[in-house]
Amino acid sequence: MALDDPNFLIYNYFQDMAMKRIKINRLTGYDTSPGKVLIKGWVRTRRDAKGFSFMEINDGSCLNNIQVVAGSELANYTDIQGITTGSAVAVAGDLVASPGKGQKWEIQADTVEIISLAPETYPLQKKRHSDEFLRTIAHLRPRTNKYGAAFRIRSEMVHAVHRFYREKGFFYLTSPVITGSDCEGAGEMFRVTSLDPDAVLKQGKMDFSQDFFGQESNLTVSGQLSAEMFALALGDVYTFGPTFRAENSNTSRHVAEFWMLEPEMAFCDLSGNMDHGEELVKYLVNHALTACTDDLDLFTKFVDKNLAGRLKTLSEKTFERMSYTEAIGILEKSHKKFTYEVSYGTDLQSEHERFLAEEYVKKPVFLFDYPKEIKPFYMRINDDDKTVAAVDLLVPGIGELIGGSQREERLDVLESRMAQMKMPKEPYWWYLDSRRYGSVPHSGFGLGFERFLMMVTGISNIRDVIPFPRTPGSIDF
RNA sequence: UCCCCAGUAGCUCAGUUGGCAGAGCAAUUGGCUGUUAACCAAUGGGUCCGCGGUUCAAAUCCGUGCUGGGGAGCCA
Repeated sequence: MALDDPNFLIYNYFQDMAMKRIKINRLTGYDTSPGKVLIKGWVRTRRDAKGFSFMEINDGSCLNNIQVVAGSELANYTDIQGITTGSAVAVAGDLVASPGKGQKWEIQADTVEIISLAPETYPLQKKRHSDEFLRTIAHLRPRTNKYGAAFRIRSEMVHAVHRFYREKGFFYLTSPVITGSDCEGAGEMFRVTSLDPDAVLKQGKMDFSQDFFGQESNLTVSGQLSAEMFALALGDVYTFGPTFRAENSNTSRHVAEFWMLEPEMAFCDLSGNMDHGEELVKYLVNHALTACTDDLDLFTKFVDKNLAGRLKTLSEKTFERMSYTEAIGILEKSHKKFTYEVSYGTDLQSEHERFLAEEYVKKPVFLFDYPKEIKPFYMRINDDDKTVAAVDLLVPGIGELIGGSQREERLDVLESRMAQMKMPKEPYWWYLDSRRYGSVPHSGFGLGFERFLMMVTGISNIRDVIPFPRTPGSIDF
């Protein structure tokens, strides 16, 4: 760096001041000016005025930009006038009350260091972009107001999940991502192998005994079975991590890799399970309402006008609870024209679920006690011997947010159910052991974390609440 | 996987009955200005998604493939 280089002067300035960088979200908190501040961030927009230049800087710490006023007396003013949208800068100067409208503070710059100048090919413009376009530049979209807000809320909600469970005395279980059983659930699974595809092709078949684990292995579709084992040891546990489904689902509510929260509670029946789900959802929503107000305001203004009302309902109204049988009765009595007929014994269609949650109860509703024929082996058989202690939470505008059950804890009942469903016992020897030794009633559920975020933000496509979405035919970034 | 819709400048879109490729914003240049999606003017910018067909002539009509969106199924 040459001595007459403006950046040399700036470097010396920072050395002399020995200033620490401050994040923009802390600036708004000041009632009186702290004097000199140093901020670093990315330029959202720049405008010239006579004798000085306005810049709006965002550092990702919050929705707000800070306006910087850079005067023509600055050594590198000519360079400053060439600063483009998307460039990275460090600005030091006095935090002063802004005479302009729209912001409380602005920085009267002593120095503006250009860390990195963005060329004119920077794809993000000052105007609104479509979600579809932003998905094609998913590596840059967190630099927009909407996606910055979405991912700050996502982070805040992750912390809230852990805090909720810690406060309730649950233990966090990191269940395995690679699993050996291929029949954990109904969904298609992603195969995990270290075999060379060309070699397999030459041999003409997969020899799993030659594979890394010596048997078929897959990415997990649920941590539930692991969680059950640990609930029966530590009492109350939860898993929270990535989950994989190889279903060829092309909808705004499905991705191949998503995060699922799965609590599992010993000595807990289906009713306790529902209590817990309702408490969890209310806690998370309330936390969002108090901790993410600025970001949520953006979604209420620009994304979903009904968001505030829906969050209020989630926070304040008691969730409805009704049995599957009751729900069928309501649907039949509704005399609504459905594309699919309502009939006892079959699973409810989307249109039926939507009617119940959005039109009939107009708030979240737990549906429980489903016919055993349409539910998996591990759900507890009720005394009527026709239904199982399953539960789904249906939320207006979102659909199924939670799916869970009380688990079958009686060894003989579980074994005969597996036999009826023609499932092999051997791979589940360890699962059945838990019913052999100190088996107790227990319950749990899975909550789709991205679907929860859709509910909290009003974002209507699941691809927009996950950093880099994986969907059929799409794994860019 | 099935049904419906769309694909035209960097972005958002218009393009009439098949007859010369357009606008706004962005970019670049200049002007003006305590501005704030700044403003004013000029300039540059096109594989009309790909392939095949019909036609004197295709962005436009037909077939097919790809990509994206909405809905359904599967589910969280």
